[in-house]
Amino acid sequence: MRGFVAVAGAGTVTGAADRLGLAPASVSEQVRRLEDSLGVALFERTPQGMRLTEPGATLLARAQALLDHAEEVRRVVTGRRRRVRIGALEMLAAVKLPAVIRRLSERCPDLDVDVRALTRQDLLAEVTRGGLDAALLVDSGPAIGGLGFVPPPGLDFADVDEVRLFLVAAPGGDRDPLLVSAPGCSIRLAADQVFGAEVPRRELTSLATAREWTRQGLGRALLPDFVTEADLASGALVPLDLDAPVLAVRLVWQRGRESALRDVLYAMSV
Amino acid sequence: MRGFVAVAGAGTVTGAADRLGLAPASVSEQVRRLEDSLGVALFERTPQGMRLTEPGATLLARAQALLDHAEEVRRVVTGRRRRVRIGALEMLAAVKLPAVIRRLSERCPDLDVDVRALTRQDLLAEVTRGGLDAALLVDSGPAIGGLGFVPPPGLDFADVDEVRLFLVAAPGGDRDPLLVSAPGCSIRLAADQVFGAEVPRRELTSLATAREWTRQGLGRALLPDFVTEADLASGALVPLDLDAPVLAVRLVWQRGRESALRDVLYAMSV
DNA sequence: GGGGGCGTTCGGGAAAACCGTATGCTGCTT
DNA sequence: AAGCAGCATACGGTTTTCCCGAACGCCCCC
Repeated sequence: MRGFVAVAGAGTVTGAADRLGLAPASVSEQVRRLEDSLGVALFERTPQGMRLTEPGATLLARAQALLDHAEEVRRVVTGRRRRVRIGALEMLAAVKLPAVIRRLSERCPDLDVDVRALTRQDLLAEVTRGGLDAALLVDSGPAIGGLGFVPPPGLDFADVDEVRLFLVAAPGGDRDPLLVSAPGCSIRLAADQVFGAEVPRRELTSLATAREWTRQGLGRALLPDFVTEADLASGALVPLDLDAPVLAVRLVWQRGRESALRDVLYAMSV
Repeated sequence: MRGFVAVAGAGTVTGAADRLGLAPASVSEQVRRLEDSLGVALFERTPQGMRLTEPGATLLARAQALLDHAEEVRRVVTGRRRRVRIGALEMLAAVKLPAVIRRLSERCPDLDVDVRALTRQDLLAEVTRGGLDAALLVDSGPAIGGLGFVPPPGLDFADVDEVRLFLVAAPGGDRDPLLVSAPGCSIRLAADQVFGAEVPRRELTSLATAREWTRQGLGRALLPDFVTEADLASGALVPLDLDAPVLAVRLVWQRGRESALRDVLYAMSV
């Protein structure tokens, strides 16, 4: 069963065997045995790897929940505490997570929450691999990856908040260049989408640096609301006219694992 | 896992081994292995058998649901139809079940329903053994077995309807003896509770016979509403004064298996 | 005090899980 | 065109699991 899930996740028997710490031959046999037991072909064998058949996809969606169910029963009987591992972008971990964690600890005192700050693509990779139960990131559009780094399928999401972007500059400061953070940063991806490649820009190491440079009048920057709020109110920064997109704060998890994340989803959506 | 459930159900390793078609040694090893794996004692070993510990009871309540979940996944992936096995007392199968079956087939066209008519004690035994998913019987009181044949614990129930009892006789016919059906019949058990052992009685083979004899003036009988309705309306039988108890039409199932019976419970409670 | 119920331990045999290797396949590279 | 890399899988071996029958210790009751 776990072998099947690993193969479906990795797309290849070899990759699944690596994750499970088994030999490829063993994993292959596990899958064959499961298919024999069910009397249904779960994968289509291609030279590039294993692709799920339609019944295979049906099983995958339910297998996650079944494994979670079994693990939950083990946990309750042994009396161990629950533990969820949440990842988030650094800036979201700092700004958005504390309220969620507080709600979770109030509602579920028996729940331990691990938080890790990772980059956008590491978050999606870890959720896919199962190293994280859920990840909080910034995205746009009707599907995961509107801002880039589209992950392999099998992930589901819910938008729990939104982030408004403001194009800002210091009053009397320079308008150019466009100050952007490092590639891979979600806000940087949004800036790339809004301005294209033709605008003069200077790449900095982080969003905090971009904000600081902007305040010192070294250019303009596209910054999220929670970073610019204070400066806009005090007049340290002024908004420039721009129809900037509204981004979503998006919680991402493996499809079918909702039951294990019920409390997290609830705490997020309040 | 199934070994554990069987032992919990049978109360003894030997009995569980019989049900599973295994040697007692094998079942004993299964339980020991599960306990090792969980790091928790699931049973208290007594000279009379195995009694669940508190974590064991916790597991049992969830194990049923987990096994049902696994079976449900198998069923969905293989595309087989759902199947529930319902047992009922003969008289209830005839009178109360048709409406339920019709509602079930309308709401769940993918559901096959098997119906078996059994005696009161066979119903409870089969549900406990797992040979039936649920049973419909007549009972009274706040727990299963108010009418007798208290089963081993682990069953849960819901009252879905009620049955009123009338003490009836033919107009101008004899009042004595009390005509009762065979021992084991639920209505007979109710009659025993109401009248005690001191009343002159004649034992007949079935409820239908008791009704017929009563109509022919050979005595009085305690009969359920759905049997006497027509005769009372037509005057073929008249009610005698008696504060007869109201019995419950009771659906009984193994505790923890509610998820597998969701649709049945719903069709019953409408 | 012995018989019958119980669960467990023991040794052995069958089955399953897993491994390392070898093989056939495809797509890409040289 | 030949070779190589990546893939899934068939094969033979070893380790672990599963199951059995028999034997043992325990308790209760006759």
